Amino acid sequence: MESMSTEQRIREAARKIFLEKGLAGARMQDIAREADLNKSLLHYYYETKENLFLLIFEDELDKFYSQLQAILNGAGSLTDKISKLISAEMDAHLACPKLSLFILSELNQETESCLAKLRKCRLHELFRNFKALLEKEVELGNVREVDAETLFVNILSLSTYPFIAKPLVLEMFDQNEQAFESYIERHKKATSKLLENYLQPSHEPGLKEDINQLI
Amino acid sequence: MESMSTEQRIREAARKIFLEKGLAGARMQDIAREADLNKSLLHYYYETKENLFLLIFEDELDKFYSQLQAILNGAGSLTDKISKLISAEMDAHLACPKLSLFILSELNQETESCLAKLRKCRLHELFRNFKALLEKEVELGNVREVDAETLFVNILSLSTYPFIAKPLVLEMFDQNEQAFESYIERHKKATSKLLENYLQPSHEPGLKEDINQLI
DNA sequence: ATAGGATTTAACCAAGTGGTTAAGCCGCAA
DNA sequence: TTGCGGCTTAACCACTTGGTTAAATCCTAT
Repeated sequence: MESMSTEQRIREAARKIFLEKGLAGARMQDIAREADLNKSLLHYYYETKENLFLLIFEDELDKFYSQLQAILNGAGSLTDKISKLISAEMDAHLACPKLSLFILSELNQETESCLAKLRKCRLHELFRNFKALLEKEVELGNVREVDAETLFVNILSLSTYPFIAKPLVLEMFDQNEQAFESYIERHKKATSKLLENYLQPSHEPGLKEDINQLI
Repeated sequence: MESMSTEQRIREAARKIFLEKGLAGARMQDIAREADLNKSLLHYYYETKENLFLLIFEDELDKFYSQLQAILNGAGSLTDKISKLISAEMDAHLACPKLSLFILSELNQETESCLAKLRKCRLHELFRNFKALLEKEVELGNVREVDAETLFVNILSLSTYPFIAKPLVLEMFDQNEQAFESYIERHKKATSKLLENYLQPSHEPGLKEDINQLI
């Protein structure tokens, strides 16, 4: 903690407070207290609240989507990549459960500055990559023909929602922090299987085996 | 508009503003303007901001989860109910896309007052109903053996996330309002199929038909 | 006509907010 | 030792916010 530069300490503190309370709910005073320094120094380094916020927002947005990008551009089959995506996303969320809700909440305010940061992520390209990958696999017959848009959103849904809805999940299943983590582990496996199952071309592989057994 | 009682007008206005900006971001002045009356009258009817907010919050929470309850307690097979759940939830979200994000954002603040309202929804019972239903169908062999917790959360995920992430979806697929709605229609069908597929007991039904064709 | 509740106006308050300023302290390098 | 940049302190400012008050007006049922 004390080893960090002041700039870094401020950013960490701001990150924590903004993720907890959002832009509107966060107080500069809280950030100063969290970073264990005073308001004056905050403004000395990062002039305004908006300024500091946009820095954090862009950072988190980037961190999150560049991870997706990396996995999609990496090696492996489509189904491998999807499993990896889910696993990586859920691990990221386990480490920082408030991340997604933070990003989506602020995006929902539809302030031009946030939307601009979003555009810089080139999600459009990211999805185009995914779609190309999917279509290739469909052509090869490795994967059933499915709607790329829906599939991609569903991958994000399944790996993101449990964290966005964490208080709800805790209440619904009467869980504590520990039970939640073990739930997430189950969820990870079940979700991979759900999508794998969905992508299986017809039921032929299973069918052939069963027929062999019958004969 | 003008036909509504003042109380009602205030509640509608408050609902709109709170859903847009959340508790921290909403201003009493904005609510007054939206309801086309003055701040004094706001406080005359609903003493404090917190007060008004909790009323709205409870209302929306209730409306949303009582709908789920009704479908689960209604007639039909499990798979029917799941399709109905998805369809109903997504229709509700189409009519009011900010609802889920609003509820989840405020729950995430973990203020005791919001959590208390959540507890009143008896989600625990709602889930118990669902689990009992599922287990009965599994016993009858109509449905594959799956984890109830995961399935339930996934149903919520798939029908909720596209709206929570609407700005992201719009950006990713380069859509406008109209394209989004048509996307949602596709999403609705694909999601129903995804879950139906997942719940199918092994691949036996399909298998039998295919074997009949082979013989 | 009039009494009583609904509504408006406008002034006001205290607390909190983001942000500024300036004087001074501290540690370190020249 | 001196000087300088990082840092603190504390006072301060303008503005916003939730909330109050009191007088004035409007509407309507009796």
